[in-house]
Amino acid sequence: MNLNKRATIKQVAKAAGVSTQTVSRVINDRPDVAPETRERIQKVIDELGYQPSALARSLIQQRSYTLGVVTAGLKYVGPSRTLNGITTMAEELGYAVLLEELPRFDTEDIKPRLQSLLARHVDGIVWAVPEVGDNRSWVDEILNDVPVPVVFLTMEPRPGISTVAIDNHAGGVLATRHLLDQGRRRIGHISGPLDWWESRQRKQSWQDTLNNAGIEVNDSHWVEGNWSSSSGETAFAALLQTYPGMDALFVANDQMALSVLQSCHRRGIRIPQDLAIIWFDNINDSAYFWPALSTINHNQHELGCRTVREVVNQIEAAHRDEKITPQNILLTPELLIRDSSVVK
Amino acid sequence: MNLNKRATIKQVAKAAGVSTQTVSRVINDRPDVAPETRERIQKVIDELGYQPSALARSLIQQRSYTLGVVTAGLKYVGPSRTLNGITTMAEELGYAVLLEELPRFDTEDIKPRLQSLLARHVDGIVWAVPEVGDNRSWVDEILNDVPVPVVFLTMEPRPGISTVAIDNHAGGVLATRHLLDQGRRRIGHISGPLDWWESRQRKQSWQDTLNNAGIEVNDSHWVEGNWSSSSGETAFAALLQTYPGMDALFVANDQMALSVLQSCHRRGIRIPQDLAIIWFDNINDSAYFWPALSTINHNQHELGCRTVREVVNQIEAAHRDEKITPQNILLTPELLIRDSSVVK
DNA sequence: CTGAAAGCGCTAACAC
DNA sequence: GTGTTAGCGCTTTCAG
Repeated sequence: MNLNKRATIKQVAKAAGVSTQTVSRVINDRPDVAPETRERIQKVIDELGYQPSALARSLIQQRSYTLGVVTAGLKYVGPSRTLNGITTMAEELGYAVLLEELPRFDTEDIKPRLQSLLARHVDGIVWAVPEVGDNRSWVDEILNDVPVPVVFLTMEPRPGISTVAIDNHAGGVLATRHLLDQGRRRIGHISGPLDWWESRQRKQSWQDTLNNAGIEVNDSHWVEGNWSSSSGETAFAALLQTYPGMDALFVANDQMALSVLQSCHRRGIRIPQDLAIIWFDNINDSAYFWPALSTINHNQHELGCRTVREVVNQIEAAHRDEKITPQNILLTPELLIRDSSVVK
Repeated sequence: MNLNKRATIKQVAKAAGVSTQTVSRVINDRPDVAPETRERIQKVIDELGYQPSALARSLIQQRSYTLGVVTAGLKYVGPSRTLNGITTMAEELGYAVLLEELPRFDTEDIKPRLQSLLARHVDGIVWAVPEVGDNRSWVDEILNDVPVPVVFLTMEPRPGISTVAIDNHAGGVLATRHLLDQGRRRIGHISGPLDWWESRQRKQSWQDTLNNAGIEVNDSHWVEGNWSSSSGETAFAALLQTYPGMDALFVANDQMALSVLQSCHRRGIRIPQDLAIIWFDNINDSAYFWPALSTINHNQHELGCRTVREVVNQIEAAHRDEKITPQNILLTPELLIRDSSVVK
């Protein structure tokens, strides 16, 4: 193989003594080529290390087999797990991935990002940025003008738009119910930042589940964190003040829970005897914390896979001139019971 | 803006009553256009929401302003941190990122990956896969045939090839010396899998530093893990058997250290009194573990940034027909002292 | 200052 | 079976 001088179809044609069209037929596995001709051309292709230009093909076929993927916060575990799923499925379905990372979750000026992807003729777009604050406000204005299918990750389901998300509410119900099942009644919550849709869902589920169990919730029972470990520490300290009899705690993510653990050890609060703890997990190593942590486990890899599948479905459908109804897909997380929530 | 029907330069030209050439001059900010003409064309461009096709440009300019990035293991924190740096710097320098994730770190059949990127006319390639086993064996065979600059991340420096890596040896020296400074003499090590270059470096530095201090090292003083938490647990248990008097431990990554912590708590081993612990950190939340953990901190974001900078340097140089000597860049990690290694 | 012609690498549509 | 023509959307070259 010689990749060095990118051979062109013309060179191959000339070397094989045929027209470019015939070469084209060979590289596209078309039937109408005489066996010997095909063989001769294939030989030249191999010798020259000829590789068709995907660019030129995209231009003429008006199809690039490339997905635009917009993400944010790759330094965090969640988004990169999802991206992992995205690349895996894209590869499987034969699509390349053009990656764009937003500088912040709540980046608002997204038009240029969209344009940059569209300028490169992506066939579809995966919007893998969680719904935060107003960062979906553009959808109504602009989405209709985007000429390719767009599927949104981690966004509140709405009709007419394809979304794929973890069912955070269901997860929170699992968590809270589990704590209730352990006989806990004074269950606190450290939420994520409430401008995140996911945070609101988790908090709401906690509240709903307690209410359904006849337990009243008020603002002294929960504190808003910002996902970070240090915010978890602060939130926990506050909660100990405002909710003294608290006997269980549902923490909205792993990083905040990490510092809660540390605080408990430092203060001599025993887990789970004094305080049962459960969290929404990103790390997947919860079993190795001390004590081993009960978690709500959500499969972010799968999330990415499903999203790509959805967008490719839509691309293929559009290509066949079919209409596909946008789907709102929800993945249910699972409850993993370990030592932090159950007194043995 | 109407992205819906992708307007072409021809349509703009027609609508403005000029030739496509003049439109081209406007969108490329060339000087030779009469102010009124420019204005008129610009107006049409805005109305039509015209966006030049990067694809067509790439084709004719033989330059795509796109970087091919090959990564692996995005579900782990390290690689995605690095990717975060890569996308940030690529964006800053005006390059798009075509992402390719290998299914495993030691994927060997990389030719198709390379071809897929080259078919899309990437201007340069960032090989962001750590050196593991034989996964660099292709370099000598194939690299010369790749028509664009390639920069390798986390690879043993070698002349003639551009590499960017963390100085794992320096990091391990920092860690081990720190433990020696604390008066520890019986310092064990849990290494990563030794087919990883990084693991070997970390282990070697531990061994070198102890030897330099006149302390002999033998095979009962260290165990090989595989980066995972569960392997850390096993390794630690083994080490307690083979190295009973061990008073300090250098763990090659965070996940393995996590389970070491758990084991210590379970066995009643006091940290740092009985065992001083330090690790190579990925998580950056080490301060919130119990106890707060001393770490060797390496900046993987910066690693990604530097790599992109290097590859873009080479692209630009090649474009000016200059030769650039491949660089071997090493980033030095830093020692962060917290509670797990120092008796107060 | 502006336009016409040629062509980047490929394929669709048609002819033979 | 195979070749010819045209053109995807743009820029380069050169003429005016």
